[in-house]
Amino acid sequence: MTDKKESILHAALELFAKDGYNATSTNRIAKQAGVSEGLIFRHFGNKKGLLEAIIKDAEYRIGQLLAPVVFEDDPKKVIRKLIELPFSIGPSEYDYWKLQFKLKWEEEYNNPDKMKPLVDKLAWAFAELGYENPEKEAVLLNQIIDAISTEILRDGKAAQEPFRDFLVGKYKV
Amino acid sequence: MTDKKESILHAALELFAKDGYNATSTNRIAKQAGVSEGLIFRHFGNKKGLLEAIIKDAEYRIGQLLAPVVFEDDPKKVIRKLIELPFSIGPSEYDYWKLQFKLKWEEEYNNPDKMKPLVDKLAWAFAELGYENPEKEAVLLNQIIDAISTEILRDGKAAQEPFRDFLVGKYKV
Amino acid sequence: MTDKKESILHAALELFAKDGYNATSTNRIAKQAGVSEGLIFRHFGNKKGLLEAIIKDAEYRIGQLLAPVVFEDDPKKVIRKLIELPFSIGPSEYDYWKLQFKLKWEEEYNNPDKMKPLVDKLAWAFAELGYENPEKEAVLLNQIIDAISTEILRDGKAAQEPFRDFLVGKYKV
Amino acid sequence: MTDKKESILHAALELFAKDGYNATSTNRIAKQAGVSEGLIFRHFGNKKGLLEAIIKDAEYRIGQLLAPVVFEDDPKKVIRKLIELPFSIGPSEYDYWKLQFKLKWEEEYNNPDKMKPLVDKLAWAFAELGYENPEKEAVLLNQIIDAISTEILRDGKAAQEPFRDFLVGKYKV
DNA sequence: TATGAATGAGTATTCATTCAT
DNA sequence: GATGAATGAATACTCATTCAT
Repeated sequence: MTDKKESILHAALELFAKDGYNATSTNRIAKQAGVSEGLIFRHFGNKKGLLEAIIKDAEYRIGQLLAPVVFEDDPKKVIRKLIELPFSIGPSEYDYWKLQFKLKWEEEYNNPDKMKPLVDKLAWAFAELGYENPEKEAVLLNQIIDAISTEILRDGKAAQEPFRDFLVGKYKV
Repeated sequence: MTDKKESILHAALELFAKDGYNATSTNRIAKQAGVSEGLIFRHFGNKKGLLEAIIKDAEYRIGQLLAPVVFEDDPKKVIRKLIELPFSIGPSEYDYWKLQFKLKWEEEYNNPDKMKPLVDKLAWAFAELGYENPEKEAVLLNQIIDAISTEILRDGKAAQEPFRDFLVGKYKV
Repeated sequence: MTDKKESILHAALELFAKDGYNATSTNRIAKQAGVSEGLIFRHFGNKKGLLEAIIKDAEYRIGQLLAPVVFEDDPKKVIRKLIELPFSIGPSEYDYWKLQFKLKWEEEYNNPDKMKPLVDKLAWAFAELGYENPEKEAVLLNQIIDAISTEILRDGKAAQEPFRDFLVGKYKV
Repeated sequence: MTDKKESILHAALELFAKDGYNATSTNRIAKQAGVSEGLIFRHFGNKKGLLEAIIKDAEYRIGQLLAPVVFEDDPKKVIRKLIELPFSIGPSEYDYWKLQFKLKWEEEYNNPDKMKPLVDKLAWAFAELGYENPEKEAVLLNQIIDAISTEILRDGKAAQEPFRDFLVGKYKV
């Protein structure tokens, strides 16, 4: 991947995450990337193509992030690692996640199955630990983590720190 | 309020909720409302003014919806009523809520204090019931309800029904 | 003439003089006059009609202003009175004159014959005083007065005062 | 400068001069220039930017025109050349001058210092020739030339021709 | 690969004007 | 006489996209 292609991706990610896909013009992307507007279309065909390239990229990164949880064999550690996950995201990854959350509300890009492997693993962990409704517990915890991540992306980690220990305690992991 | 003014509000709510603020043109709003485009600007000054009118409207409705929870005196019932809340939203209200959730990600319109009275009430209820960390429990439950509401707005109530009883059981309310 | 009709005329004169005819919307005129926009059209038919009403008004006032010069019988006094004319305009009349000068450049409203009687009188005065080319002298002085008026309207009388005496001396009147 | 950019400038100059800035729509400019409307904004940012580009152009041309007067060393010739100036403007320059005169009445674009070097030179010439009030004579002659130019732009040179000789005689140059 | 000129459809907004009340 | 709701055409300007170089 050329330098210029990468700066387009980078600029677009930042702007899409901050202002949303529709509110970001290809003109602004080109300017921020220090590139001619035409080049965007040479590399990605059209604006949607650019978004999709970013999404693919994001999915890969999210997969990387989830791997340590999904491939963990100790049920308690599965839960604990998930709880700690949102606190381990580096600021350089924030934009990926922000965009991810914004796109949840664009029907076309909402992909609810993306989290399936994680929820399955969680359900397995809860089952191992003897919970009565492992599937529901899994969905619930996943949602909680989702909400905490949302808050972190909006206001930073500090305000959410207490919840880490609280959850660790609650689930005794 | 004149008929036409109301049909503008109605059409805009529907389109903003479905496609987002930026992706909805005043032209489409006018067409859907059966009204000249100019009238939108006579009544609301500009597109943002229209959005703000809708938001004000939505805030009032949300207040109405939360009232029965906030003014409940029995702690168990506070929790139970909140859990049942997302299932009691009529489809006619869906658009208000969808818009609400979409706007959460627009810095300008995100108002985190809107839910404060509810979370306070919840904290009070958990305290009354002898929970160890009532404030955190309150935030947590609020987030869970938020997440369930999100799912309902996206895929309908059916898929979420089981969680109602699950939560009622979990919190023993 | 009703109060409201007059406040429309007054507001329109002020705005036309300041910003020009095209750059002044009927909306702004109505607001400044404290009147509904519709009333402008009831009274004057359309925007042009309003302008024409003002022009008629202005022509009458200009006639009034020129009368003492045109009906003066002493040739020296004719010239002297004309030289002093631009300095005798009250600030309340400025807008009429500003508009007048702006309209000079709108083909439709440029009426070169408006000044004919004055120039004729001047020519007569110069002839009486034995000038060689009375008609040309008349046109010239008229142009000079025009230019001085222009400056006064733009920057006030003070800067032009010296020219009064200079001209009085030059023409020995 | 590309061809299309130049045809925009040319069309805009013509229309601004004829109908005024406000009364000329970008749509009409584009049509007259045989160019898409968007191109105007690509090249000049906005309508005002287009006007300013034209003004800059005009200022340069006016400077060129005045140079022979300002750099003349014989005082009589300075005056004579100025008197002859308005008659030497080619019709291809008319639009620049018309626009110039129209803009005098737009506060934002009125630049009274533009003529300062010329008036200074004139004052010098009158001083050399022993006039009593050289500065005032300079301003006066400048205003007369201004007025004659105005007439020429409105009705053509023919009607003003006699004034050339009249002035040459009057000033004995 | 990369640019930058160019476009045509679309955008929010303004405008003069009409009309029922 | 006076209002204010309503309109449709026009306005300045933006957008994603194309294309010759």
